[in-house]
Parts: sequence; C-alpha cells; structure tokens
Amino acid sequence: MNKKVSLKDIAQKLGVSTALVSYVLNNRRENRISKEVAQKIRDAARAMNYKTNQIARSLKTNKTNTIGLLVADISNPFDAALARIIEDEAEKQNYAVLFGSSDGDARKLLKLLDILATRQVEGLIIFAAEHAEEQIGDLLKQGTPFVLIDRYFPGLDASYVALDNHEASLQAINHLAANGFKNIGLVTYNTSLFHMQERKRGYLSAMAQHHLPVHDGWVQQVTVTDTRQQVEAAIDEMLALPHPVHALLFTSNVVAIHGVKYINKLGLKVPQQMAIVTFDETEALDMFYAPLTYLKQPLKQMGAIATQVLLQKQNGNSGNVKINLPAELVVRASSIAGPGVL
Amino acid sequence: MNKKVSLKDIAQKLGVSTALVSYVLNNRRENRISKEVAQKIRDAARAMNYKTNQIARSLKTNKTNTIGLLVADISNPFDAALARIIEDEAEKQNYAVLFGSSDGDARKLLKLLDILATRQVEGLIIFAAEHAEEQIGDLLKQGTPFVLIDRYFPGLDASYVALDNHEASLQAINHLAANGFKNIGLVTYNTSLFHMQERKRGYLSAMAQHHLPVHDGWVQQVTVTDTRQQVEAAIDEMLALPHPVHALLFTSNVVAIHGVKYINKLGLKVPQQMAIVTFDETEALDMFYAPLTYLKQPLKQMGAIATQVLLQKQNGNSGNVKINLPAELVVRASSIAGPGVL
DNA sequence: AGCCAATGGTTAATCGTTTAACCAAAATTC
DNA sequence: GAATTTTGGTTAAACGATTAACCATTGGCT
Repeated sequence: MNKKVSLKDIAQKLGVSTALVSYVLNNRRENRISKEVAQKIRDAARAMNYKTNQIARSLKTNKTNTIGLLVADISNPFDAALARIIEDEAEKQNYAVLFGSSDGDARKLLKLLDILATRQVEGLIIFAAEHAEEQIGDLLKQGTPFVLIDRYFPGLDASYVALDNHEASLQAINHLAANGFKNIGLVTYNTSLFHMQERKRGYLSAMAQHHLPVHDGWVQQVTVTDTRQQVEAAIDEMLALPHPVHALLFTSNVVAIHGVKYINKLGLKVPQQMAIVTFDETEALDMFYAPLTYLKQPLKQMGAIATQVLLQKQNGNSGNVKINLPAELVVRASSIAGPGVL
Repeated sequence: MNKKVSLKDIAQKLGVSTALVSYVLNNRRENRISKEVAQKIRDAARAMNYKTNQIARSLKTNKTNTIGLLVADISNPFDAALARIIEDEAEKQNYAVLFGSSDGDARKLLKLLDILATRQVEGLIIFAAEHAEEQIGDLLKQGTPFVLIDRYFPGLDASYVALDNHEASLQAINHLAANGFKNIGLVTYNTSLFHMQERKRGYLSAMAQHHLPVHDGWVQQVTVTDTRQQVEAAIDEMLALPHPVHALLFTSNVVAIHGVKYINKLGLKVPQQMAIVTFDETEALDMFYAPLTYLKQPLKQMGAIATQVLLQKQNGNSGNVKINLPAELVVRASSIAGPGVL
C-alpha cells in the first residue's frame, strides 16, 4: 500500500498548521476560518486523496465507531440475515461491524470477546448466548455495553431484544384450535434454555385456555445431538398413543425439517392427516407440497432495535432495555384444513 | 464501559517504566529482564485485567491485524459461508475481519472501500466484483492489497481465486453425454460478466468435442431482473423446438430454482423427461424428488487460499496470484438416467 | 585494582489526530 | 486614540503502545 497521506502532509504542502487542517476537514470552528483557506485545504485534501486515519482519531477521541457482532455461526442463514440488518443499521450511524462466530462454545466466545475488547469496539450485539451465561455476566460486571438478541437469561439483568416465545406458542395453538384441531402435540428440545422453556410453557397454557387435554406423550423432548432419530421416535410414539396426535407444533426449524421428512416418509398427508406449525422459517422445505405454517421471528426489527439500543447506550443513555417482540404467524397450507377429513 | 487499564497503570502500580511492562507483555528482550520482575508484571496485568489497546498499538506499529471482506450481501448463504471460512482462516493468523455488503452497487462498494481504508485494514477480500471493474482498477493503482474471489476481470492484472468455469461446464456436459444425453440446452444470464461467458464457452466447446450439434434456441439467456418469467419462456421455447431439449445446464442456482419449479409444474419427470445439471448448490430444492446434480464451488478452498494469499502479500510477498480451481461435480438423481426412457 | 562486558532497567521520541489554550493583527467601540 | 473585540490562525499536549538509545550497577577477568 502506498504511503498514506496525513494531515501533516497537507499542512506542509499548504504552509499551515495541522490543527487548521483538522478543523477544516471536520467542519469545526467554521466561523473562525477564512473561506479561502478552508477551500484551499479541502481542495488539497481531495487532490492528495486524503483519508482520515481512523486509528489515530480513535486513539485520541476514544471512539472507534465500531461495534462487535457475536453470532453462533455467520454461515447460518439466520445469523447472516441478522448480520446484514445490523450492518445496515450500524452504517446509518456511521459504525462498522466486526464479527465473530462462537460455535456456541463458551471458550471461543471468550476469545472473541477478548479480540473485540482489544480492538476497542464500543459495544456488542450478541446472538450467541447459548451456554454463556457466565461470560455474559462478566461483561455486565465490566460495564461493557451489549445487547442480547433472541436468547437471554432471566437471571441476568441485561438488555435484550427477543421474541415473546410464550405468546408465540399461544398464537400457534390458537390458530390450530380455531381450525378445529384438538389433539395437538409438541416436539421440542430437552434443554433448560429459557426461550425453549417459554415455548413449552406457552403451549401448555394455550392448551389449558382452550380446555384441551394434554395427554401423556403429547409433549416430546429431543436432544440436539441426536435430533433426527429422536424426532422420528417421538412421532412414532405420538401416533401409537391411545389418543394419537393430529397436529404438531415444532419449536425449531431443524426439528421441523426432520419431522416433516419423516411424516412424508410415513405417507401421512399434510395437513389432512397431520397438521403442522413450526417456529422459524425453513427454506429447505420450500418445495414441500404443503408449505409450512410458521412463527416468523421479526428478525429485521430485532436487529434494528438492538443496534439502536446499543448505540444509544454509548450516548450515556443507560438503563437496560428489555423487549419481547411478537412473532408473526404466517399461515400456509400445512395447518389450514379442519379435522373433518380425518 | 469502565475505564480501561493501560500499560501506564500497571507501570505506576509497580513503580517501573511502561517500556518494561511493554517488553514483558510482548515477550521481548526476555534475556534482559529479571524473572521476578517479569512475573510481577504478568501477575499485575492479569489481576488488573489488562487488555492491549490494539488501537494504540496499531497507530505505532502501522499494523491493524484486520482485513476487510466485501461481499454482495452477507445474508446470502454463499457470501455467509465464505465469510465464515475467511473468519476462521484469518483468526489462525490473528486477524479480525470487518465486513460490508455492497449489494452489487458500485457506489456502495466505493463507500465501503472508503470506510475500510479509513480503518486501516491491511487488505481486502472481494467477493462482490460485480460491476466494479473501475473501482477495482483504482485499488490496484493505489497499491491496496486485495484478492478477488469467484469473479474477476480478464483485463485487470489482479490476484484472484476463482472457479475454472470453462472446465466446469465441460465436466457437466461430459457427464450428461456419458449418460446418453444429446439434446442438451443451456440457460444462462445475458451478462457480459466473464465467469458467465466462460460457462457458456465451456458448454459450447464441450458440445463440439462430443460432436453434438447446438441447435438454434438451445442457448437461452435471461435477465437478472426478470429471471423467473424469462426462464419459463426459455423452457417453453426449448420444448417447442423441432429438436426439443432433453437435458438442461443451468448456470446459477437462481435460474435452476425457477427452472425446476416450472419443469415440475409442466409435469415433466426428472430426469426421465428432462435431465438437469446446475451450477451451485441449492438448498431450496432439498426436498425435490430428484435431487439436482450440481457443480460445487470449492468455497472452502477458495476462501482459505484467498486469505492466505492476502496475508502473505503483507509480508512483502508481492506478485499477483491467479488461481482457477476445479469444480466438483456432485452427481445425484436429476441426471443419471439414460435417455432410453424417453 | 582496573577495565570491560553483562545485567536490568529507564528515557524519550514517535505514530496521526484532536483540541484547549494562546497569540498577533485587524476591526470596532466610545 | 486607547481599550476592547473579532478574526484567523498557531502551539503543544495528549491518547496508549512501541522501541531505539541510553545509563547505572554488578560481576568477571587478568
């Protein structure tokens, strides 16, 4: 890279002080600088292709205009979509984004936090709070500004923007109930993560509200490591029950994909023999004959709000912001037939 | 964020000079520093939770250990996958990644280049060279180190890592020909972009090599803006020809998605009535009954090599590197039946 | 004892920008 | 016309880390 042009270079060429050049290029003290000199400086800066050295400026002003984005894996479409939204939102406020993928690994997350701290990012957006309650707690103690997205910990007094998971399950069950389904099962992960618990809680309270029973075996929990097999076993079990299930709520797209593939393999017609609603979008099932009804995360809103909240924190605006946004129920073919056909 | 701890803070607490602290924490001049003092410094640094201020270090050393990644849209799965690979590769060499999405817009790209230059990134990886030959030419003049991925310009003497597009088309046609297909059409974009031209050129020379005719109407070009309609029209036309087509090569996944959906709508059996090979993976068609045979970009290799090439450039290792990697033909159901069934 | 080298540090300049404080000359006020 | 204000700048310190150059002791050797 060719030697960069500095303020000093411009100042020397024009025979003025660097201070003056700085003032002009930053539009400061405009009333104290003659129009002609100011113009000369601007012209020279352009001619010499001057670019602010943000590093030097940051050192002096203690502002890097950079935020850090931590995701589980940027190659995951959800994470990437969020990254894009945050990028755009940050750019509006003249911020750049440094990102890192933690792979849901606490050690990696710690390392990333270190790298970002070292580079003096002014705040963090964290979409990777999987098993990192401790690390996040440390951030809180250190006073690092950050906003969690999607996942959060009820025990930590931190800012977050997330889905109203409880309400989302209600929406799903309301919809199924309204379409006449009564035997509704749930397939979820056997995790203690708060948002998954909320989804289950929402299912249970919705069923109660509709005075629908939840028979033994209607709530199935699968592991992350052996999802496919366990989803298949879960479905087998739910079909073999004395009160077999006619509709299913899946709490994640991964679960849904395995579920639908298996239901398809069993030759069950969707939605006539099995109605389906799932959390999250699933592009992988785009060509499925009965497009899935799903609970859409307002990712765009979440990203935008999180970025705005974070950038406001810098401006002294402290106090934690906790937001639970409603999901959007996107109704498609997988859940609209009534049970009459059964 | 709480006040950060600086070298000076450690030095003062211990009653030594900042220089000494710096030497110790960077493991410099180890033979000239007593074990005890070194240990004291290290302990204090840990106890005080000292973190290098990379900004200050960068200013002094003129190394930011940061590279820029320019993609068309980070929310695009391809771009995101690449981002992840580059992130990992950069991290190995202790580099961080600043990214930006240009949306294939030259103006945006220019702005991003500016933002990144301002932040003193040491080099760029560009996966967004869509309509930006001019901007890229400028980079070259300025001496900014960069590596292009996937797209490049034959007229520009710049480093790149790309697919051997010509050869990839050969692979596809060879495969189809070996399976007995003769009436093979091509659906591509009507763009002058080099890689697309190469794909077309590859198709044509492969057909010639196999002594297969390419009848009028067998090469169809569609626009980016109206892809779907034009793909459908193209397929209609190719089926209505006096020499109708029995196999298709799509030059991008977007084209393939529209194509397959339409072929499916027409009720044509794949591959019995229409064999298909496409460039790029297409997760959206994962549930299609005849999984598509596709030409897989060695994205992982491309990203890793590009990053390595770029980081070597910093070490004075100049000279442009131009690499065309072979595609991997992933054979699946959409192209393996012979034409006997026709 | 006298000289030199090794040991274990310190000093101070520097990177490029920002910004409070200062200053000289010109213009205004009474 | 002396005092004050305004105008249009300049000076210099600072941000935090790095690093070449320097310095004071101590120890070894003849």
